[in-house]
Amino acid sequence: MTNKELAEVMYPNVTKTIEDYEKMYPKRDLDPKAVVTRFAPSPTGFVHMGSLCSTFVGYKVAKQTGGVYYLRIEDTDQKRSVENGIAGIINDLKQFNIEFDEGATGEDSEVGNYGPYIQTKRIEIYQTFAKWLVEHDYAYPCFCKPEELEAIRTHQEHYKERIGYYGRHAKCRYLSNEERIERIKNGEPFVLRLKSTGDFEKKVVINDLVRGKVEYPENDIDHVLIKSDGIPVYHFAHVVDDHLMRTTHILRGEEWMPSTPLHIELFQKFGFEVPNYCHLGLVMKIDEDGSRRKLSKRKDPEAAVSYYAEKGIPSEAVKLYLMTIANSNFEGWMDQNKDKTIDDFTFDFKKMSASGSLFDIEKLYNISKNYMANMKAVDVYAGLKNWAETYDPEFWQLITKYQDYTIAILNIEREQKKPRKDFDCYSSIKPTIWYMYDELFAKMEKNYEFQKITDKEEIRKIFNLYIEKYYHKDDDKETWFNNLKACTEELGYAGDMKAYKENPDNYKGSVADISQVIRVVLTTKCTTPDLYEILKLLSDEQIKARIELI
RNA sequence: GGCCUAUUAGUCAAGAGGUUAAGACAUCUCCCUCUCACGGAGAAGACAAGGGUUCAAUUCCCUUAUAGGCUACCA
Repeated sequence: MTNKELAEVMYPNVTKTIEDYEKMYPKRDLDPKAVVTRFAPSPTGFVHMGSLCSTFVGYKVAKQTGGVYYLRIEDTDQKRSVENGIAGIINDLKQFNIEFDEGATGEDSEVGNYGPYIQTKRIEIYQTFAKWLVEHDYAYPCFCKPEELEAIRTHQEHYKERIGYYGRHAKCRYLSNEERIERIKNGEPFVLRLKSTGDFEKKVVINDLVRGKVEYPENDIDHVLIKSDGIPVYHFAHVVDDHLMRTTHILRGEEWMPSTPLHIELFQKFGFEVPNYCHLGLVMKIDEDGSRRKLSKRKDPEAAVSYYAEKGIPSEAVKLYLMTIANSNFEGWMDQNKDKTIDDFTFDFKKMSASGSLFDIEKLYNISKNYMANMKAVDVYAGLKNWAETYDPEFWQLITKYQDYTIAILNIEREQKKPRKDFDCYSSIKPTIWYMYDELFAKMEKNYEFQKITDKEEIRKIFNLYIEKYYHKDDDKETWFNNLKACTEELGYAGDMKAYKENPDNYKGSVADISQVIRVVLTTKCTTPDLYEILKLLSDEQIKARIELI
């Protein structure tokens, strides 16, 4: 019996040929330098930080070269798929302004001429390619049961042989077509396996875009290509899809490096051009026990990009951080080009690090802090409001009610050459400015952080004298401070810091202590932004009410 | 076990056969100063180890070590 007959029995419903698909999905009419690449997640509903990083890089490169960036859903593992997983992914990415030229746009919708972009909708295509392989004696059905595979493995481990279904271990490789057809007709389940012609003793060389030349042994494993449920595994889908979708660059994590020889063998069997590979270092984290490991979706909340939305880190700041990880010269470039944005930066594969980097959340916060410090108060307000609407509705109501007042608070020491850097994310705003709102001041538990002067009578005396005699709302800053000093002197403290520092024993205290008292009465905290600005924003009634609480 | 990748300070990293081995975050000190922050000036801190090749190696080669990944009808 011929392979053709076998192929017919295995895939009787296939009506098209590879050539048909080649015509349906012609080469893209693009500049030779244009990069076509994609984001190809499993629909687990959320995007991993590592994926976001490679997505961002791919998106950037595609845009930069006038290429195409598309979204393909790899849902070949039914166990991992999650309800509304696609929507979750698209939603996560939208926050980062990553939009696709083509691909899935929802659970059941898509745009573009190279679809379907959801793998489970491409079964017929895979079968066509599978059938071709069988016809050409490049693949065969395998009937081995899990127990048999386990036995092979145990045997190999015992004799210290290389693990895998290959060579003489690949039992089903040696079945006759008669037997194969008979077993299939009897309804026996089977998988499709590659009939590898590789030689483990020989080398394949790949020019990886980040790592340069990498040498692997040729693949000689008869990998499963199509599972018994008729759905392909990643390796097969990758080769078929990326060829048909005319992908030029494969950006993926380095965990894929060892299977690259298999992918190359498949491309070559089909006679397809091998795409450019770019294997990115993994994003790691330090485990509790001090060892490094891959940032994990299951164990680490910060692995999900939604974590940062929840914290209220501006998505732009996350992008800045990812770019500093992705391209080592980015940080320096940004320093030199403070007026430019990340879109003006030219990404370069050569500036990518091959080693996996530790995910440094401190650095992320630092970048975010600097980014937020340079935003306009109204933009911070808009971002804050947007964040609070979802994550702190009560605060959202408050800042909506007091819009101008809130913007004024956010503007304290902001729009100047060297702005304050108080906030590293939106969720850190409320804990630092709550005392500016009477509603919050009334209900928060107050822990007055008085320092040197703690006597209640003295505090009242200082505060009342200052407010009644020395505080005038319309004073400019210099007058204001002079008045504060005058008040200090009247109370018998040192108005002049220099004099005080020279002879601290000559005084009860200094203007620093006096201003501290006023600060703590008003805010309960001993560290706040400029006291002058705070006084200016609070009304006389608010100011007077707060001393009553002492 | 086999295969692959990586290894410059606490972290991220630049770098070239000959350098005082950049820079950033974090840490510390001092200055500025009404507190904090900002800003400024400093400090401390690194080429995993051993063999080669070479006049010279942290840089090239080999070995070892360590870390990570893969070795599934997961991706």
